[in-house]
Amino acid sequence: MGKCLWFAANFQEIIMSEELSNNEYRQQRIQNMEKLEAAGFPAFGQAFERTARLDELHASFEEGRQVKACGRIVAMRKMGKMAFAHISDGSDKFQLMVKQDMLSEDVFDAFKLLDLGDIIGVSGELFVTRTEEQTIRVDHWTLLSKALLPLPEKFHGLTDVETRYRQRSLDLISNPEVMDVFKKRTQVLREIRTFLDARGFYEVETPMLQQIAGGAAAKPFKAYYNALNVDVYMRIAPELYLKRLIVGGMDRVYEMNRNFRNEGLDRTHNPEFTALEIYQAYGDMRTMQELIQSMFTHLAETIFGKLEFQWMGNTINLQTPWREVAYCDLIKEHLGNDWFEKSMEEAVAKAEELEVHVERGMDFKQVTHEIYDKTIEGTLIQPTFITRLPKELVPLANHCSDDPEVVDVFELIIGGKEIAPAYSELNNPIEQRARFEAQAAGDGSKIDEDFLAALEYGMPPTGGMGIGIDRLLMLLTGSDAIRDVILFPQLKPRG
RNA sequence: GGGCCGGUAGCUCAGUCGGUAGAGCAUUUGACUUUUAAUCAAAGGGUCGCGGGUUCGAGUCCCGCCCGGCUCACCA
Repeated sequence: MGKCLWFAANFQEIIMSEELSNNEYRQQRIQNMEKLEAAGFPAFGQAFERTARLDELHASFEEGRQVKACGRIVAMRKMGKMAFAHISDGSDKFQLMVKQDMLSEDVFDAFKLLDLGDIIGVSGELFVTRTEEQTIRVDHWTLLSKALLPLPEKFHGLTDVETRYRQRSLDLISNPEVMDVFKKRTQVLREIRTFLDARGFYEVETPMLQQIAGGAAAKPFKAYYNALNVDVYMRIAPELYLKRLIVGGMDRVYEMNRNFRNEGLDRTHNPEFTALEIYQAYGDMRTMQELIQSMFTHLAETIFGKLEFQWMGNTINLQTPWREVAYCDLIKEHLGNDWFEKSMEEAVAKAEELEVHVERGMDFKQVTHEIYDKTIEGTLIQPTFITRLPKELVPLANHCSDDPEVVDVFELIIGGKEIAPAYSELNNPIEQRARFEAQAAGDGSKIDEDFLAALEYGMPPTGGMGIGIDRLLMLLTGSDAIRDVILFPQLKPRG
């Protein structure tokens, strides 16, 4: 008892120095905590061995069975000499019935001191109430953790978007559908690994801190490594390292992890995002085409039990085979069969008619691509592979065997968004060096010589693909914002 | 970066023409042994995002700033 008071007095002192101490609700809860401790219920308990998770308890329900369960109190209905409560453990909710005559009067009174949000463990017998709800008739309970701050309101929950992102804990507690999205995310990631492993791919980890941020055209985040006295960059892509592994003979590899790009934030961009890159030696773009169709339909059927998804106001059907169209044919389809015979002036006039902004100095192909980007891509709702892109648009891919002006790649578009590009990878080291040099524009420090040296030992023909996992999850979970599939999205510091 | 919208009690939201700051849930007190958005009675709870200005008086009007959402642009 003396120890208890000492603890309480010190605790008060500590918290009084914080802004939170002004919170009336928090002070009431601390008072309740002290009363509970005085009644023999320490506020922060030890590990609790439960019979089962609450969802499992519902699934294996058996009237009369003695069980132990635990969770956070999310609802409480007190009535004189009995009370009903619901606890939740993130898997499900379960109702508790607590009656004074099942416990001693003191223990029952202490139960009524519990606050919404407190985490408790109980033991008791399973039964079904008059209203046919599966319930535990509590014979013992213990406090596992006191909640000092109140939870969001029970009915409307937490809806304030900013608070949801900034305090994801609260979002998960009060919005089961948010919990469900992130559980699905975990399942999808695991199933991707299972799928690829079954096809003989090795999952690997390549550097996130790179001295040359290569493999994509994007601005990197910069950091400084004290021990080596060098600048390092957070990777923008793992591509050049995965290809080194292909050279090394690890001929089916993938990496699913974070990339970092120093760009703006919007509904479909977060500066750190999860990408899956896959490389298969002796394959090509066609290999990847088969792989992604099999993988997406497998994920959809295994985890979601369907092939149709609602996303951004459209119904998307993943039934294979997906449409394939050559870039050039797609352009003709939308802009007319004679498009590629048009003059520069006619092309610019068409762009203006379509309210597409074109810069001075753009050539015909760039104007065409600008029109594609702004007016055509967004109309491709059902999964579509766009193939045979002009080589100028994709500098790191192999050209098609029947036409050196176009490259052997696809862009997979779903719901009007780019989901995955795949290439028949460039394996000619001389050509690769020439393209790097053009890209680096004279700055030799940006050329990854180690990668080029690896290529010089010979890389087999290889199919490669990159999949934006966050966007895939948006599609599969029907989320319109990337922030709804990333647990802790980037936000501005609070002002 | 531009435009539009928003920030009021722990949460969800009202707040009219510039005139004492409101409701529901939650909280506190009391009643209640099958409730489930429990019910009934009563009570307490506010840096109206922040800072200026106009005014006798500002949640409300004006200016600046912060944070968020949508959207356009940029970037890719």
